[in-house]
Amino acid sequence: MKISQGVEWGLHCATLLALAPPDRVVRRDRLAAHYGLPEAYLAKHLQAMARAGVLHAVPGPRGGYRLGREAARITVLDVVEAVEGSTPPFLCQEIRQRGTGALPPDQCRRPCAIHATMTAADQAWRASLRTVTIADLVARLPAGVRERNEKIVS
Amino acid sequence: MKISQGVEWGLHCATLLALAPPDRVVRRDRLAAHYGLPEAYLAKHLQAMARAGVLHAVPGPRGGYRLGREAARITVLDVVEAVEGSTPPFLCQEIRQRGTGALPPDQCRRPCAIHATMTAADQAWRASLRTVTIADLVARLPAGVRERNEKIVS
DNA sequence: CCAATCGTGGACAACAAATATCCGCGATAG
DNA sequence: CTATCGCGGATATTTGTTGTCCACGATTGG
Repeated sequence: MKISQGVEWGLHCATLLALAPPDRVVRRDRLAAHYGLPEAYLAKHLQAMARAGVLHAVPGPRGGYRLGREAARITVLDVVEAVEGSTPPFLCQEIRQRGTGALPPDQCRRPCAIHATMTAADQAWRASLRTVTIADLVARLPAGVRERNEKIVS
Repeated sequence: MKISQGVEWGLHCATLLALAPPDRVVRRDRLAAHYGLPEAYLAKHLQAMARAGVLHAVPGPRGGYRLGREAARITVLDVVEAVEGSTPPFLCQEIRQRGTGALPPDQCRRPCAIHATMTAADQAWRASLRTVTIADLVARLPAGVRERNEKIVS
């Protein structure tokens, strides 16, 4: 089980964009250079975030990205789901219905206890990520770092 | 982000083994056939669980597997970590220290807020999985299924 | 209107991880 | 001593992640 690095990239970029003035956009190559990331691949994640409404993309000369809504209304979970997709990490294969011990389908109306347990854990994980917003991430930046990055994106 | 199917296999097998009389072992091919799983690959996961102490393996004729300790003292998290390993799902790449916006190492003593958020969510996930034991999974089996499987492994 | 800029999205390649199989080894019961 | 059964290393196969490239559309400024 592994979380793609695109999540980290997306969260750092969103945090940086949150420091820009409201209508200011930041070019993709700026974002990539700022964190030393491959621009073409970062583009994929930024596009996914834009499709999810987390970011807003502006085409044409003077184009770039800005946040899709206020930083306080974008949760970390929003970014994670935008980048990773929202398919649940545990996919029940229903092996209780296979093999020599297979159960008849009518005994399998409810999800098995294993499935339920994994789902509950996943919901706990998501709930935890939902409690933190991009605004919170900004607030937790060291003051010096915040000022410095603010200057860069303005 | 995806949880390997070996976790599901391991949990179902552990639940089945919990139904066997205390000193009874179940052969690997029985477990595989019961759930319709590829025996050679299932073996990998069972071995990992045995190494972690979740299962106990008995070699030789009349050999097989039994639980490594009482079902009430094996949590779902134990099985998940035995099968998946315990490397955290989020690996911080410290991109704040790379690129044109790189921060000096002395500004990066503490993990960044993103790292902390992902770690907290991971701990919530683990805590949730720790609240459920193999004994709980057995208790949640429909009565008919429990009796039937008990007969099979005794 | 034209040309340069910039994001979009599809195709594609390289690489890593999960999935799956096989076989020789050691342990052990009978 | 031999047949059984788990162990673990070597090795394919498939899938997913990571990363690149390019033709396209939108937009700005001359």
